[in-house]
Amino acid sequence: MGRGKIEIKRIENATNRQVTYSKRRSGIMKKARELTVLCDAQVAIIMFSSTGKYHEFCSTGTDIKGIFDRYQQAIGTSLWIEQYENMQRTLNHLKDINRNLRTEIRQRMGEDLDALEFEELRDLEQNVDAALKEVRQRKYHVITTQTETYKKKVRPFLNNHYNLFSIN
Amino acid sequence: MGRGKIEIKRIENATNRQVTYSKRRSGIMKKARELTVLCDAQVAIIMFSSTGKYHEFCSTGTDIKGIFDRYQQAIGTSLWIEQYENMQRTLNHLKDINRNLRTEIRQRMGEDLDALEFEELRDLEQNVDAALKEVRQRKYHVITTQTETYKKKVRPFLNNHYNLFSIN
DNA sequence: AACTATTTATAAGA
DNA sequence: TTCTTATAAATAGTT
Repeated sequence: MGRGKIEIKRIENATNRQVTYSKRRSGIMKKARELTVLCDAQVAIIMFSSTGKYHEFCSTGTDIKGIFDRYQQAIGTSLWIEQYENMQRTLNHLKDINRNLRTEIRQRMGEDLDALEFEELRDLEQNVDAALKEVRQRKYHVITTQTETYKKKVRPFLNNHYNLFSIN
Repeated sequence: MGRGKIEIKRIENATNRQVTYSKRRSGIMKKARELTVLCDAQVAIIMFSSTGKYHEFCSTGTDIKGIFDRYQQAIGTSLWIEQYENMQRTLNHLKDINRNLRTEIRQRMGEDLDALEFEELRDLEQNVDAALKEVRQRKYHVITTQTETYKKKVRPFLNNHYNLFSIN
């Protein structure tokens, strides 16, 4: 479609090749834009010229990553998506554990006991009672041997501080 | 380029839209193929029709993933790596919180008290003591009002069960 | 799917 | 490079 017909094979003249690349590239981009509008389609195009310069096209309302993610789901198997979903699962699992740990702490603080049966309350009582004895024993040990060294130790937080670590 | 000129806007007739999509899609794919041959370029195209069907084009000698990897390098920042690292950070944060929650539980059980100072032990003692009173009160309440309904309630785990939820 | 009147893209030239 | 234009190619509407 020009002054003469050309054969579809590599253009050896570098300048010519670059000019043709530029012209045809804009042609394809225009066609892609028209396709997205006319047909309500999503299109992503990435091009690298022989000189290494890159150009892209992406239909409005999404981005290259969005389309590629969708593509990965479409073809089913994908290293990236797979890895991503694996992490998502681990994340949710951790959040579950977290919730359970918080529940246990609240119960050990004497809160949220409504859901517990008698047997569980009895076990909890015994457990907390034993813990109290341990803490008292330790306290008396410390009070009789306290030194400056103890005071400088790095130590974990206590008493409700876990509320500071909430995750959205 | 047809019997009539058309406006570039969404084709409302679904059948027509699908036909135009099909025709123009093959047109773009052909152009892309010609561009890669004529100009020695690398091109990747992903399309989704409005009905969700996908089509792709990729220049020979590489694949979609290869071109997207190159694209990521070209624009400097990796779209997927970024997301991955974000998740990794969230994951590590959750693990930290988890560790702290476990520590708090162990301390409420009277374990790992070595790192605590006297003041902390005193606070812990008071807290556990208060919790014990709450649990006892609840236990006595339950023992005097226990019904079948209570027994059927779903209830959270207790007493060291958090050990089951360890994460690598 | 084919056909074809037209529009559009573009190769070569300026 | 950018513009021009003769011509090839794509495609809208039709069958």
